[in-house]
Amino acid sequence: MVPVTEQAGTSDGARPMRADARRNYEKIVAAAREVFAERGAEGSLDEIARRAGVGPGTLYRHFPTREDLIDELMRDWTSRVVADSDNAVAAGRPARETLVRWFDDLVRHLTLHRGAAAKLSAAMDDRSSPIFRKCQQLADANERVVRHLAETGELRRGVEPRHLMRLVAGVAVVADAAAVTDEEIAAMLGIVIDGVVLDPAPS
Amino acid sequence: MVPVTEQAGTSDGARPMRADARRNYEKIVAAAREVFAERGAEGSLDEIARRAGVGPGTLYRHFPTREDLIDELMRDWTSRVVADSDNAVAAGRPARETLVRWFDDLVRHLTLHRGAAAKLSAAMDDRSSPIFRKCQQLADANERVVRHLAETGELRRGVEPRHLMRLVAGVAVVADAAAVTDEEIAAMLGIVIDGVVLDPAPS
DNA sequence: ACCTGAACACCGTTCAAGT
DNA sequence: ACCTGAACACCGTTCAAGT
Repeated sequence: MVPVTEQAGTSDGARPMRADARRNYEKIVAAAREVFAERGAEGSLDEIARRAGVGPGTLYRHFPTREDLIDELMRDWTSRVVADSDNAVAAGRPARETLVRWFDDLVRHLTLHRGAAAKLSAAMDDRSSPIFRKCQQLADANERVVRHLAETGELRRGVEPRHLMRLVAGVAVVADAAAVTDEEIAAMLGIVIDGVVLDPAPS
Repeated sequence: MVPVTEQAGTSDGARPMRADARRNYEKIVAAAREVFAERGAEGSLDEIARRAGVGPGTLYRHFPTREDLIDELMRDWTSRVVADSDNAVAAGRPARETLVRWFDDLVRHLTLHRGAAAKLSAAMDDRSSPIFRKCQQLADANERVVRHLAETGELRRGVEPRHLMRLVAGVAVVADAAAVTDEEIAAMLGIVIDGVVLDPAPS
C-alpha cells in the first residue's frame, strides 16, 4: 500500500515544486523551526514570514493554516516516536519498565515546542485538523504498546489505550509550564503507571 | 484571622468605589461572564468592554490584566470548591470513593470555562500571576483531602498532593476538548485513583 | 477619581498586480 | 505557477483630554 495522500514534503510522491517555490518552502520551514523553538507553537506567523524573507502571502500559499506548518515540523519526530514504540514492544521488558520508557519518550517529544502538546491534544478529537493524521499515528503507536502489554497479562483489565494517551497528553500539557521539573513529570507518570500495571509497586 | 488582603470585590474591606465606577465594574463582570461562557477564557477583552458599554480604558482601570478579570470570576466557585473539600474530609468515606467525588468536583469546576484549566495550571507555578492566590487555595484544598486520606493509611506511600493536583489539572485541560465525554473523564480519573489508592481495584 | 475614545503596534488573512 | 506587498479587520494597550 503506497501512501499517496502524503504531500507537500520534500521528496515524496507529489509533483515537484518550481525551484523558487521549493527554496521559499524550505526557508519558511527553517524560520518556523526557529520561531517555534523560541516562542512556542503560537509564535507569530508574520515573524516567520519576515525571517524567511518572503511575503505573508507566500507563507499562506504553502501552509494555509498554522496547523499545516506544525504538521510539517512534526514530520521528523513522529516517525521517530513510532520507531520507539516498535522497539518498546520488541524489547520484551516488564510492563512497568516498558511504560516508564515509553511515556517518558512521548512526553519528551510532546514538550519539544511549548504549546504543541495542547495543539496535539485538541487535534486528537478533530478529524478536520491538518495534524489529525499525525495524532492518529501517535495514538496508534501508543495503542500497540499498551495492547502488547495487556496481552502479557501485566495490565489491569479494561484499560483503554485511548485514555492513557489522553492522560499522557495531559501530563505533557501541564509540563509545558516552565517550573515543572523532570522529576515531577516522572512522578506524575509513575502514578499513572501504578494505575494500570498489575504487579504491586516497589514502594 | 481576618482576610485583609482580599480586595476589589463588591463588599469587603476596600475603600468603597464611586457609584459610577461601581456600576461599570459590575457591568464589566457581567459582560465578562457572558463572553467567557461563550468564547472561553481567551475571549476578546474589546468585546467585553463593548458589551459592558464602557471604553476599553475603563476595563483596564478595573482589571489591569486578563488574569485579574478571571480572578474575579473565580471568586464564586473557589470558595465552593474549598467547602467541598471540607465535606470530603468530614464525610469519612473510603479513600477511593472520596477521591472519585473530589476529583470529579475539581474537574467539573476547572472546565466551567474553556481555557480556564490551562490558565490555572500555568498560574500554579507563577507567583506573580494575579490568580496565583486562587490556585493556592485549590491546591491547599486538594492537599487537605489527600493528606487526610494518607493518614488513614489508604494511600500508597510517597504520593505527593502536588502531583495529584497537576494530574487532575491535566485531565481538565484535555477535557476542554469538546469531544471528551464525561465517561472518558471518569475513566481517566479512575486510572489516577488506582495509581494512588492501596486497596485492590474492584475489577 | 473616573471615564472616553482616539491612537498605536501587532497580528492573521486576503487579493490584485506583477513575473 | 508563484511571489509581493498593500489592504483590511481585529485585538490589546496606552494616554491625553475631559467631567
